[in-house]
Amino acid sequence: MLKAAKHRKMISVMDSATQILDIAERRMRQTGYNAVSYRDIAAEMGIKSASLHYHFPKKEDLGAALTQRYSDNFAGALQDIASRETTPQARIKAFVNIYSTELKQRGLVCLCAVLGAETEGLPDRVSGEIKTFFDKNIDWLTQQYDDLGKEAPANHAKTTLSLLSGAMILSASNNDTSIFDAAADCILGGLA
Amino acid sequence: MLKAAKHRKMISVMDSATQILDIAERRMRQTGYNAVSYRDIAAEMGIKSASLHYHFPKKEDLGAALTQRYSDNFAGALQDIASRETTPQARIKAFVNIYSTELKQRGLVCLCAVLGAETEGLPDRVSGEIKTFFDKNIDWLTQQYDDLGKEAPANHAKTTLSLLSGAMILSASNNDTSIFDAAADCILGGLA
DNA sequence: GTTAACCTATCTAGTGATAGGTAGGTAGCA
DNA sequence: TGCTACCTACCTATCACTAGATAGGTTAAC
Repeated sequence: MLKAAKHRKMISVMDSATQILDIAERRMRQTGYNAVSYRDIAAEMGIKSASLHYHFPKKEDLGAALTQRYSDNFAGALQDIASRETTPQARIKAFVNIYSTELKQRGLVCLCAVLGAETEGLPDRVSGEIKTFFDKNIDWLTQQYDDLGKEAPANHAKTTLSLLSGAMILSASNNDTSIFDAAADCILGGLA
Repeated sequence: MLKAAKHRKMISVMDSATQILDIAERRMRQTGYNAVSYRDIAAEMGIKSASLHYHFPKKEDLGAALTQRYSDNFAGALQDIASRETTPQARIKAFVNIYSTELKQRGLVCLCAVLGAETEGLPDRVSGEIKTFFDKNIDWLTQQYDDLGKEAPANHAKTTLSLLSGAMILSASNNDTSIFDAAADCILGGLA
């Protein structure tokens, strides 16, 4: 191997574990947990499925790492929003915008919304992470609706997250983003 | 076999195809399409998995029959509501109540909401049925919101269906019906 | 009324494909 | 030398699915 190629590999080729997580995440967000196989992921990467087990010994490990990473990234995004935006209105708008961008630019539904639909068929560690994700989001939104002076802010939070999750699923399923737009308008309209 | 037993069998023992559909429906609403196997269904029925193929040659056939039956039953329920209830408010309330009863009394999420989350991994005939289900529901709700004199009734319909679907998934996933209740209150509150 | 033909719903016993997972080896790097 | 990240080669379990047989019921011809 040439030195330049080596160098390129060292600094710019994505870490395998990250690449596995990226592929698994995209596929699971399209088809759910059980439709994704080690073989498919490995084929897309150009390696053997046995090699995946070096990084994630069991599928459960992959699922747990995936949902944890997703949840952590999301929590980071919420922190960013909170430090960037000063009003609860702007924060909620930015929250909606995360989902909107994912759906419209990447065609992807929220990982936890998809996996949440098949919760009872998932390993406990995975379904546990999903619950945590929902809880964290509801807590964050509750804070925003509280700052906004809404009565029963937790109910607003639950409704907002449910609406966004459902709208992503229906939009993706019907290949019709107007469903998501209607939901987003409803949420943003309620801030006025 | 005694005549009485024969008679009982003829009139009261459930048809196998129906029983298969019932079991498959319940399981798919809990775990999604791909997590349900012919072996599991057959085991629950006390017969061999090969026998299922007599009734539904391919899993795709079972999936299509299932979603079609679900969609037809739902359409029937919507007709019942329309003939029983005279105001759009009462009709929407009855609509919400269908989902509420399923979730709280049977612990089940809407079949199409669950399968909608894994659309891209489903046979085309199945995903097609799901789209049809969502379309029919949105049309029916649009009519109600139109009768109610709402502006952009289709947007209200899309929002209502998204919210209910998402709320069922989050409620089931987090084992917390307060999420669904918040969603239902939001919809019913908007009718005032 | 008997018999032959057919239908229904299940069985046994398999198929090939694929699932997740393992054991042991190896090339390249620190 | 030990570690990383992969490989080959395999395993067992399970998947959807099929072929062929069978027991029992129904229909219809004689």
